[in-house]
Amino acid sequence: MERRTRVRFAPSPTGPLHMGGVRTALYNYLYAKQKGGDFIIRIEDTDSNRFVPGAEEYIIEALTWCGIIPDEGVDSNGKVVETPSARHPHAPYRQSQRKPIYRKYAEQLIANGYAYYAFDSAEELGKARAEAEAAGQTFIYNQVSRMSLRNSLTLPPAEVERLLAETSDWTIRFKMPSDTVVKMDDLIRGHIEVNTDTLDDKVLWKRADELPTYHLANIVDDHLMEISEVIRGEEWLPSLPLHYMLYKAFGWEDTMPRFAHLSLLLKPIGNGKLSKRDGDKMGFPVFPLRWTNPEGETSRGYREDGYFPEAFVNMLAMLGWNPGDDRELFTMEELIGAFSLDKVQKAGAKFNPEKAKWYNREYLRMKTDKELTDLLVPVLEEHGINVIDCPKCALTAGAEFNVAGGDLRNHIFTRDYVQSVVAFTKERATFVQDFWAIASYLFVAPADFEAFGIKAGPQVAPGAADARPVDPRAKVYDDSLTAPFIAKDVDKFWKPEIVEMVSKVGEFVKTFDGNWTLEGVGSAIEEYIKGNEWPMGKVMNALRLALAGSASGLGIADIVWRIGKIDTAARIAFAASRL
RNA sequence: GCUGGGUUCGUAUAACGGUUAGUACUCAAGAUUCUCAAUCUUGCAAUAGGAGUUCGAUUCUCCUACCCAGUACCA
Repeated sequence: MERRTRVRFAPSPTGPLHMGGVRTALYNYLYAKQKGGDFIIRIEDTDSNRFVPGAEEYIIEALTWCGIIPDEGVDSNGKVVETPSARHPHAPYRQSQRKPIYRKYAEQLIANGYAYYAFDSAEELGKARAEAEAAGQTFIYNQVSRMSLRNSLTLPPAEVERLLAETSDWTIRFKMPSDTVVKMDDLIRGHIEVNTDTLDDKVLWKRADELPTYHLANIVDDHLMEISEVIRGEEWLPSLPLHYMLYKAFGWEDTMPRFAHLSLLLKPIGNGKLSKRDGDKMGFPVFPLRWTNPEGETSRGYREDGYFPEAFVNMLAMLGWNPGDDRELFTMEELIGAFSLDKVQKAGAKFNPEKAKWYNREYLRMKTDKELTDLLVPVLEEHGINVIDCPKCALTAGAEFNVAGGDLRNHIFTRDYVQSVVAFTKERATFVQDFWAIASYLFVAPADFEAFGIKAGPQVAPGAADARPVDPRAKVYDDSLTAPFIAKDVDKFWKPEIVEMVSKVGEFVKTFDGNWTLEGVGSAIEEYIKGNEWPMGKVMNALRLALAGSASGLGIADIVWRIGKIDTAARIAFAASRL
């Protein structure tokens, strides 16, 4: 009589899903899939005050991006299901739409003596709290204090009847029994015991929006939806006794789900849980997707920062869980196979942004050159680079390709050219967008326009309102497409005697008539420098400076072969005349 | 304050009560190269403290310290 595994992720649509929430969803998903069970989404929107437009859609989109696809609660269009069907028998899955369901359960509790009506106003309770605090104590609505407060336990029945009939000014509270030890079991933490005397009479039904609180709605829905395990955040551990008591009060002990409380994700430095602030301060996202709140503030997301969802999920999975061995790289399928709740860490895990990047780097390297090329092309296009699939089409448009497949002047490149750049630079990249920082000079020429009083940005026709000095060379190289020269490298490597040698190398390349292959050109340049007994390091670095704008970067042969004879010579000539 | 949870290198973690306490990230050094990165090699670095149980404790028990959560008509 094994029970079908059914777990749920029950977010509250009060804002974007935090990465800790994604982890909770992920662990639920992994657990369900491993057991061949169901992963259900339920929206816990019983607090109308905190509802944030767009949050629900965000949550579903974020989970979808991560590959965490619900079996129930959300349809294939990403909408929360509102009407029951074979696949979604428990609809609606939004608690605000389940309002009629809860009321009778609350009344059942009262009828059986497990709950009572309370008529105390917010002001009265606030006053009681303030008085207790002034006396150095904490006010608790419990079995002691409830007898001196206004509720259906203390008021005459007739008065209770009258208040219920004439006003809607009441809440329902759980009648916590006195001096009872609640014995609980947590799948991660083991056995826990709590005495009910330390607990209070929690509100189960709110006057404010005439809806149940989390505690009631949660228990009722988990029961109705036949949830077998509740895997949720540690912040719920203190209310676990209440939830146990509620299952008991309803007489649902036999089908009560098993519980697992996950520790929190902590900030990288210092103490406390990970918050949006930490991300802003330390420069990493805390949300899976970019989020713009109703006030217009935008928070960065892992997706927009260039993380692969597989890397994000893998990283998250390893934060607080391990497979029991040294493996660190897992596909979703492998995670499903390896996951186990008893390997989940009890203590909170500090998030490490560096490790997150490492994961992305690993996944980037696992991508094929073709996959990365497909992802890089849009990035290049944002920088004004044209990538074409068929060289013939571009030839009719006037492109003049060099041997590698690039037309530097017209900023047109073949897909093969891009792929070859990807192939030999991928080990330097962490994100797809890094390729531009690493190899922009294989697409555009370096130039330090600022040094000549020429502002970066598109050139403007003379006479225009915001006319800037026009660099004559801009006819050849569009300055909006340039990589800058690194000033300190210029100071260090651009010495007159070396420039002379570099210029000669430029002439040598321009008139090179051997076989134009990557290896051939590379060794020819080296032989030429060696033959002249020039200092290899100094010349090569100056050469790179002229070609790439920086003394550090890709190999000379890699650059020269790709940009071709003409551009190599042109860049050297430009640097020699202007730096 | 009270209640509950937690504590192995800086971080994430491994270690049926018996290991020189392992691995990964970070960091440092070396190798390599025309530079940088990558790569390879090496290194730095931990059982919070104290009792107890035991032949033997990172592991079990208790105490202390510290950290976290909850203490709402929020979830």
